[in-house]
Amino acid sequence: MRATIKDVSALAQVSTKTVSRVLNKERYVSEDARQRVERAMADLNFRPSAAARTLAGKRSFQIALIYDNHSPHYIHQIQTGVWARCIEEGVRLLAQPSDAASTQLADEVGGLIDQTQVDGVILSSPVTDALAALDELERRGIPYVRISPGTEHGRSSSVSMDDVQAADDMTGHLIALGHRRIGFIIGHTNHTASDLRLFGYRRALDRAGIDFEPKYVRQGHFDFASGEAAADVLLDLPQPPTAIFASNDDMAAGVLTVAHRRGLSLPRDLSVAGFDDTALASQLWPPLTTVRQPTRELAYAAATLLFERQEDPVHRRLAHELVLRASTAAPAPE
Amino acid sequence: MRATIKDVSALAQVSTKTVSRVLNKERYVSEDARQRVERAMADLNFRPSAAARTLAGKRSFQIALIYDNHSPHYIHQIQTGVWARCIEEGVRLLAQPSDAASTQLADEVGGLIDQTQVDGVILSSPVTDALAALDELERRGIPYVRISPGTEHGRSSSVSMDDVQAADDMTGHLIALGHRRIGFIIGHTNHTASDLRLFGYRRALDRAGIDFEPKYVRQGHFDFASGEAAADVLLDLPQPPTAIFASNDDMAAGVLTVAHRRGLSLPRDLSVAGFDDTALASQLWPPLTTVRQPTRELAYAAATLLFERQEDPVHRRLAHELVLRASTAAPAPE
DNA sequence: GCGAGTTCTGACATCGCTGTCATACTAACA
DNA sequence: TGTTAGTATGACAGCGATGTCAGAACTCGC
Repeated sequence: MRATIKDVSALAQVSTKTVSRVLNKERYVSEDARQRVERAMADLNFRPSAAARTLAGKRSFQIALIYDNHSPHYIHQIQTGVWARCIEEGVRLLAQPSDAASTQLADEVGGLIDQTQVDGVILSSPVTDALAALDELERRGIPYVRISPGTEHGRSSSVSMDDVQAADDMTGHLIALGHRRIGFIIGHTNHTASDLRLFGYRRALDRAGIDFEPKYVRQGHFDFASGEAAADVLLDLPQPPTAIFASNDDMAAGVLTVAHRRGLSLPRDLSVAGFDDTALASQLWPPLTTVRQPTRELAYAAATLLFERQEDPVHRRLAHELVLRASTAAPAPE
Repeated sequence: MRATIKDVSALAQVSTKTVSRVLNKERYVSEDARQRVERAMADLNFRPSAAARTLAGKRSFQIALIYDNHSPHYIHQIQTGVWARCIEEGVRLLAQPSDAASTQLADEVGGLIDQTQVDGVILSSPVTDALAALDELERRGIPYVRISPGTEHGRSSSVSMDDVQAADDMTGHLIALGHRRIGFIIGHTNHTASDLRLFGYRRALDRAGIDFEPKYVRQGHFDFASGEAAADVLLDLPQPPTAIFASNDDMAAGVLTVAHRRGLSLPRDLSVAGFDDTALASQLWPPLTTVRQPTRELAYAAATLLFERQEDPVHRRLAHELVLRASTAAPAPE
């Protein structure tokens, strides 16, 4: 049978309460008692019951990660980052896919908390902006940290990257290569990052004195198919763009496919840039110039913030990076 | 404050035990009592404490998914499939990345179970073949189901696809197109599926009366880089293959990249086939002919088996499917 | 050598449920 | 009417930890 605190206390000749103190690294345990207890725990291969600790105490040693994102790479990196931090902290991770747009989301979150008594929650974009869910967390006084929130930034601790600057940098790179007609594919409307990236694109054009042309901008949804559709429209223009900057790698992959299908020679006939630097980016042909979003690190930092339990909201901004590969080059002379 | 069973019982004018009976859908509750209790639960927005239920009862309403796989797509599909079934069952899912080769794995699994008292465990390949971990599960009498196990098939319930037949089918397809020199890239040695796929490749060659040539077979590790490396070696042969069949899509992507880099025209100069049908396959150029592995369905079926709690091990085999895209074609005449 | 403060320890109630068991009620049959 | 089997219900203990609190055993300064 599983060993319990009682077994340990009997073996170590102390009260159960003292065992509990050792387990929780509380103060006021003599060196002697501590050693006897630790010895007994090891001998019995004692593992405390999470359920009992949760019921009796104020902690559950579990946190939840709530996400709604259809990019497996993104999710995977988020999970990996949070997970790594949880291991260090000795805390379990409950994965909670969800639908950010659902009216039941707040209720689900409430249920999750009431049932599991998680010690904290990490929200990844776009669930970060489901205000009703945030209300629910706050009503219950559950600490939470948001990854790349799009709104109400003051409301909680959060981690993020500078989407505007990143898109500005990438656009600037294309301009520096000599491009003047630069297409842009907007991301999913649910994600506030989409607006920010569009803004960065416009800011860079503006600074370079290039007119913003709405016809060069298409709406996408962060997926491959919408990238293909947008590319088809852009390349059918009488004066097609010489470069296309897609708000994420999946859509950029769609652009590459359309270009190949049309028999264009890349990057001579068309430069293509993405955003995220998912594994996909380096597996495409030609390898994709993109913005490296520090997803794993963001997730790790978010978990760190959660465990630090700051009084006031803290915001951490992590650096992005331009990853230049073979999908971008100077435009062919007209 | 959160409502407890006591609050519900007071409001419904029954004992706490009766509330518990309704909650657990036990027999022997009058229609009248049931309705009053349900009403009270709804009014109070009652959510049972998972910790208390676990401590008092024999179930924890949690299962764990243990995996060690570096393909985000694969993991994502596995998670999604298991998750979908958990939702239906009202059970929470604990995600547990791990290292299948680690000597501590069994200990970690033991700790997981002792601490969380999960009701069951789903293992995905290659953790399925960590025998020490299986021992640990059996010692504790925890039901578990394996997804695509490689060994000791009789030992537990499992779900799988027919890797041999799938690889045979794909190889057969290439032969039917007219290929005679067909390269093959083996998967990671940790995964038993790797051997099975190799065997399927050989079986198809054999049936077609084509000699098996070791020089056309290279070892890979299921990742992009190893696909590139293998392709470089194969294409440097004096008589290079006219088709390359990689044991997964990531490695096939590496082959495509090498082919592009060498200026080959695809699929005329080289046919390329993959395995898995991850999202990647359709995002590459040319779109990849591959085997659709029903990953999500396998995961869903595994969870279903787990909840069914069969007496004896049950095995379910799900069908694969050849997905023919533009990366394969008849070889150019010599 | 005494009070004050700090360190250490254990008794006991308690967290919110479920398992066990005793009991009461109902319908069906001899 | 009495017996039996099936149905319905609640009292109560207990799951395995932690929180609270009281008290004992050490320090220290004077």
